[in-house]
Amino acid sequence: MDSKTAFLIYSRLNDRYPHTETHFLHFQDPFQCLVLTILSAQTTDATVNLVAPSLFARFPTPESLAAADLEEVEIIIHRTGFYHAKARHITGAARAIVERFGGRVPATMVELLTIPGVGRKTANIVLNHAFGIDEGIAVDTHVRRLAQRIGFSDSANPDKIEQDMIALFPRSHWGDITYLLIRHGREICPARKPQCETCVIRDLCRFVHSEEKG
DNA sequence: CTCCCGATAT
DNA sequence: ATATCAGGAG
Repeated sequence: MDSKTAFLIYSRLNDRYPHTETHFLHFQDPFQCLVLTILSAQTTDATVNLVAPSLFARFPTPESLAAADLEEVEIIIHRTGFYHAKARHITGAARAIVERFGGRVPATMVELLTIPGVGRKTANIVLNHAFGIDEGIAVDTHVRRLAQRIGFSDSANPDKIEQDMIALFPRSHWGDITYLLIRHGREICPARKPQCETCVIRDLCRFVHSEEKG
């Protein structure tokens, strides 16, 4: 894969999915973005958006969530799955933000990675989505699957895929390509039964070529 | 590597 | 019934 092909793929997806950023998590500040992104692990954003209003009505600030009763949090976020671990993650994250970052979500990768429940994927999402900072590329299960199918990377390792894609796209596209690939992955290119017949990057995709050849 | 874990599509 | 979903911790 060369950067010209990568740019062509970006352009096609960008034309196909306008205003993609409005299709995801509903948050009002970096704190809410961080909490909802932690909750979105292995969970659709629609489910996360469902619990967000009651969660933030009850715990509107890092201070209130840091002092929250674990069981009360578990009940509110129950539908997002992994609720026991996630309740500990978001209350722990709130505590870290209050105790170590003055009540403000930090805006650097190294600081975000010290927060409970935050890995590279979550950190990249928060940096880009809440702060508009393109420090890396968030590689979730959709991005990983599409990067391998399309041919952005030959690796199955998310960190390696991120490095390969960073080399392939200009920094100004790092945030957008993530959302475009996630939306394309959901609507056209899921793990099972990808709809290659209606895919706008069909002619540029390694996966289609290998399928056609057998 | 396993575990966490409910909701949804197939 | 089974796979998968905007992953991360132990």
